[in-house]
Amino acid sequence: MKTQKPKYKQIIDAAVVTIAENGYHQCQVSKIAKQAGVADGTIYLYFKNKEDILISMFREKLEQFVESVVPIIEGKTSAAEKLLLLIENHYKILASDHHLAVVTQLELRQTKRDLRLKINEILKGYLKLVDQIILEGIEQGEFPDTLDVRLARQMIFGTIDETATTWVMNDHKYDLVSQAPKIHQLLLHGLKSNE
Amino acid sequence: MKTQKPKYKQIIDAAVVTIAENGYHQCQVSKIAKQAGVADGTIYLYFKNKEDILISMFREKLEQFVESVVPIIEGKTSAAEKLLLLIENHYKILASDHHLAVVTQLELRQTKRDLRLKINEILKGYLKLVDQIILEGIEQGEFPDTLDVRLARQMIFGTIDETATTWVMNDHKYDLVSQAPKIHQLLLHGLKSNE
Amino acid sequence: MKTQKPKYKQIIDAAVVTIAENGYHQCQVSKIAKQAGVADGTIYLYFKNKEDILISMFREKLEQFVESVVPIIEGKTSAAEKLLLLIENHYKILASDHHLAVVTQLELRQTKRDLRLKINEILKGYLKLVDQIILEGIEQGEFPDTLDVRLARQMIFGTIDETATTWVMNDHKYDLVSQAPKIHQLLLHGLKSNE
Amino acid sequence: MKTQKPKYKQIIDAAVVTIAENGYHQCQVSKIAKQAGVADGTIYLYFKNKEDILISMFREKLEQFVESVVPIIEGKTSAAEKLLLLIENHYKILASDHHLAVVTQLELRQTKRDLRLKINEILKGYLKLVDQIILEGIEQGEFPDTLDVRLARQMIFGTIDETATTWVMNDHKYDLVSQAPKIHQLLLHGLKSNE
DNA sequence: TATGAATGAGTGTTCATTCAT
DNA sequence: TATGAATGAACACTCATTCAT
Repeated sequence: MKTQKPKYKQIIDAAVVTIAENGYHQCQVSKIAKQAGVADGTIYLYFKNKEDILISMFREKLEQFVESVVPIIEGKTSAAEKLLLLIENHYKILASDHHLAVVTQLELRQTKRDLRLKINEILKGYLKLVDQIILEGIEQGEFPDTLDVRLARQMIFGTIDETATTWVMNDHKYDLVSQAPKIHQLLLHGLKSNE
Repeated sequence: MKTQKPKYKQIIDAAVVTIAENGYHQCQVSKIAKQAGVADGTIYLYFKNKEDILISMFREKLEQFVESVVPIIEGKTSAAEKLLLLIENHYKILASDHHLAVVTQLELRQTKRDLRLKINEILKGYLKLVDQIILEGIEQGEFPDTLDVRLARQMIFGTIDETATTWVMNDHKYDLVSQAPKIHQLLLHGLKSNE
Repeated sequence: MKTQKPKYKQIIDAAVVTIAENGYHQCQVSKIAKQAGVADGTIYLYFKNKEDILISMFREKLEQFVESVVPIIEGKTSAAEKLLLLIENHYKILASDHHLAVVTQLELRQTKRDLRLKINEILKGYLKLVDQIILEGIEQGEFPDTLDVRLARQMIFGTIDETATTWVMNDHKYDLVSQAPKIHQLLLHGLKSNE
Repeated sequence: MKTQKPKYKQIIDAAVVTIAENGYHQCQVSKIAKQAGVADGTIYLYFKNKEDILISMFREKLEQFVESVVPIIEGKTSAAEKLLLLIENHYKILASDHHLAVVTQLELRQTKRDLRLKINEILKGYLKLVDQIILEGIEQGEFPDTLDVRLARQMIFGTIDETATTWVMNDHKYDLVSQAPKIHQLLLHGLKSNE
């Protein structure tokens, strides 16, 4: 029941739904408040301002994701396997919560430059995971030690992000998760993979 | 001289500068008009509304880019070489016009969903180029015929876009163009390229 | 004291004064707000838009008038007497509130066709009163049963309206109420009345 | 053919049509110019400003009406007969030009107070006619010499105006001209006419 | 904690009018 | 005379945030 959740979470959940359904620019604070079942003013007891709701929401969801993925990855020995699990779980989260997918892939980006910087800061928690996998791959000889870690990370994240965004733009009309192995194959072996 | 340019171009150029320097949401129509050296009302003789300036600007710049890249690519025989030239020229355009880079990588994305759809429509002109290169690569046996063209395109575009955005977010503080060969190598051979 | 009145009435009263003094087209919402002693935005907590202030004001004033006239008329037996009281009280209202007179006779008419239709709808509450008096007059044999009720109503309303408008146009510089008996006489017996 | 008319008339005719079809507030000068087949700027060679088109149009039409009615009335001996002819011809003009009817009964009134005063000034040409008829009626003993000419005129004009406006508001859906005798009867003998 | 009425800064767009040609 | 591209003033309305209760 809504009223049993702490209001902080309650408001964040309301924000995800409201932003996804209305779009960021059509999502007034009063709409979030209504959806959360609280008064407008109450929002400001838990968040500094409207942007803070967004930031907090993204932090919350991203930390949650990282925390859930780390144990899944931990036991695996190869970097390749870890990467596959990362991609798969990333896709799974989005596929399991279409509202969240719309918000992170589309609406969150419609924000001012300074907010984008804060979002990037939070995103580092995710990118560190990617970096760790890459570095492990290099250490264990799976990846060449001449690999540019930053560029590799950008290719991995850019590809995952672009595939996710395209999927959302197409109204989630195909299965995202089942594409993970093919994306994984492409990232590991490139376009010339089968030669 | 500004006053010799046709007003349409003059306003688009002013919009690029003004949006880059102020951010999309802080860029009032009157600021663009001032920068263009015309009256506010004059804007509306050439553009339907504020969004139309943005759309038109992106269309103009993208068509210009495609037109300039096509002849460069045309003569080359391998898809790999064509891809390298595409990446390099993409980076060169952004590196040669920092204002434009900021606008396309950051500010253009801060727009409502319906505007994003129009932008995507325009972007198809670019994505077709990518698809052509991929298809040629398959035909000529450079790429496996099992290659998923859509996913390959998403990896290529996602990677180029992410690297460009990161570069802009870091205030263009390193050389983007010189990274093209490494990105090209990553896309062709993947993370495991040197194994 | 202004602050004791409910804001709705407060804003309507401010609108009457502000519109009368500035004219409808020179009467910005901010002027009404200032006159009412509230913020611009507060207006929109009570009214849908600027036109809605006008509509609401007219509805409020007309209903108020009808409610005040009905008990005055009720006891009287002859339709003629009722008509006289209607005219007299109509004039009295206008004479007692010159601002209201200016607004209803002049400014209210400067509005778009669709607003005029809404105003006419409200006016029906008044015209029904007139119709009732006419019908009663016919029933009781005071007026011929061949009387065209609609035309009679139009003559009565048209005459009252024209006399009121002329009086306002002449800056209320003569006594309107004292003309009621003569107008009443004209309406009952026509131009040839004394023959 | 339009191009053979002098531009002055051409523009006035265009204004009547354009205002009637779009409403006064939706009738931009450029629309009138287009309808008249001239450039926007040309309007200002013939009229001081937009209001001047309206004023001139009303003056033109009213003078034309008065000129056409005077000879019709002239020969008649009784004031009553003259009044009937005035009403009939007034209605006929409106019935023969629905555009003009809409403009004079509805759109012309949506103007600022100062324009209304100018319109009233022009209207005096018509009201003089009414006054002459009334005075003649008094002189010839048709009407009592105690008749208040100003009030009588207001009743006559108010009634004609109200019936015309109602007819326009009802989209000219019944025959206006055929009502003239009944209105005439009402004005001469009042509500109690048949007693 | 919680409320929600009140605030007031901020801007895209229209269109009557001008004037160089 | 005639043109029509250019002008720029003017304004209703929204909504994030506050604060008295």
